Amino acid sequence: MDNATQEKLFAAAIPLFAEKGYAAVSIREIAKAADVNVSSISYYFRGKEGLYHAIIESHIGAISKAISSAEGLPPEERLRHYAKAISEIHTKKPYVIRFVQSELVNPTSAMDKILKKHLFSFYRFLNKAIQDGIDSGIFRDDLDVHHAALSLVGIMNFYFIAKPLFRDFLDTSVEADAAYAEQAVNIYLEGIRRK
Amino acid sequence: MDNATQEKLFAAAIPLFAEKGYAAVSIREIAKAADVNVSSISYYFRGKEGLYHAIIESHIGAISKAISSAEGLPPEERLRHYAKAISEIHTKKPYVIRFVQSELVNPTSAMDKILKKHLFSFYRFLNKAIQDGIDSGIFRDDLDVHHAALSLVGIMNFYFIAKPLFRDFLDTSVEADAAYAEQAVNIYLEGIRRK
DNA sequence: CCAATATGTTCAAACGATTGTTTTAATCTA
DNA sequence: TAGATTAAAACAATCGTTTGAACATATTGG
Repeated sequence: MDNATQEKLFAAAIPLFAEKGYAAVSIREIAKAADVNVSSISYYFRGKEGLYHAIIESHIGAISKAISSAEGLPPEERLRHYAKAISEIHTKKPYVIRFVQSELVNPTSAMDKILKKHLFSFYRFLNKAIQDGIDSGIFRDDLDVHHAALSLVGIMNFYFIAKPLFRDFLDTSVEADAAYAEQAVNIYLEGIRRK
Repeated sequence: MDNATQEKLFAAAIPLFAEKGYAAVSIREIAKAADVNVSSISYYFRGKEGLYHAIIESHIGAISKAISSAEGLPPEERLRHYAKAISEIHTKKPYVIRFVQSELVNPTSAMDKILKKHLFSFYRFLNKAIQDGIDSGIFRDDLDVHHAALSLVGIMNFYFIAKPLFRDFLDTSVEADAAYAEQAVNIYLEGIRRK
């Protein structure tokens, strides 16, 4: 991104789309927040959808990068790596999980065009780690692999979605997030481990 | 609800709001799906928001009812009861979790006006069950209670959100949902149990 | 080195389409 | 006939996008 206007639009649109959803944000609202003329959105991103897609692309790409480095590790370490990556990515890109979750619940065209292939890739990563763990005898062999994968995704991600709602009861620091991630993955691993 | 037009609107709006989110659905779209005149929405529900609130109210009320009957049980049974209630409510009201999740990610006015007090009540229910379990020695005493509660909510609910995306890989029958819920709560309970 | 041209960007204004809501008249029901 | 309900039309407001002029900066030719 080599232009100031482009960057201002990109930065201003992220929290708006993340907090209100694609349809609930108008391009005039974005332009105002970015202190930029409305037409710049069409000029630089070929419209509202283009801007949204560019944001989604950059955010989901960040997750992919964070997870991909765990390929060779033993099964349990791969799952811990996933958990750590989720918690770290959330401090680096505070809105990424909101975008993903928002698309999961109320999909836009970005789901089919951008997100799906990444999400399936994460899913396969977890599936394989769990299956390898079962095969090598460290995880229970009565597990449904698909369900177990979704369990981990759920336990790792929901916290970051719900957090804003519980900010009165909860410590919301970076350290607290990391502590959550560790306790959650420990509960999960203890729960699937062969006794 | 004592009127046919009212009921048609209500029924038609549920899947639309659930799948696309509040802002992405127009009242003309709803009226068309219900085979009813647009103005009926204002006439019966005092506008789009009124219709949406009525739907949210009825759905979140159903969860509250399902969970409230577990008060006297021992801690572990309370958590199992919560898990079972979540999975059952989802087969009875297939869109309830979409509404809740949608409001969590992209809150509308319904979050403050309707959902918050119910969600906090569920949260207190889980917090207390976990704390009681720690106090009576069946759960690990190094648990962060708040985090543990959110872990359970996450592991129980995410599956039902993600399911539609994985319908090619996953058995999506009622029995499969129940099987998921049972495996998930078992993983969780095994993970927090004192050894 | 300056003037002329070309290119890239910003701006306010306007476009037609669609938004939620209201109005007014027609229709149905009791 | 009185009141409740439906229907079509119109309301102002806002939607995403496009337009064409204004502006800035860089490139070219003499």
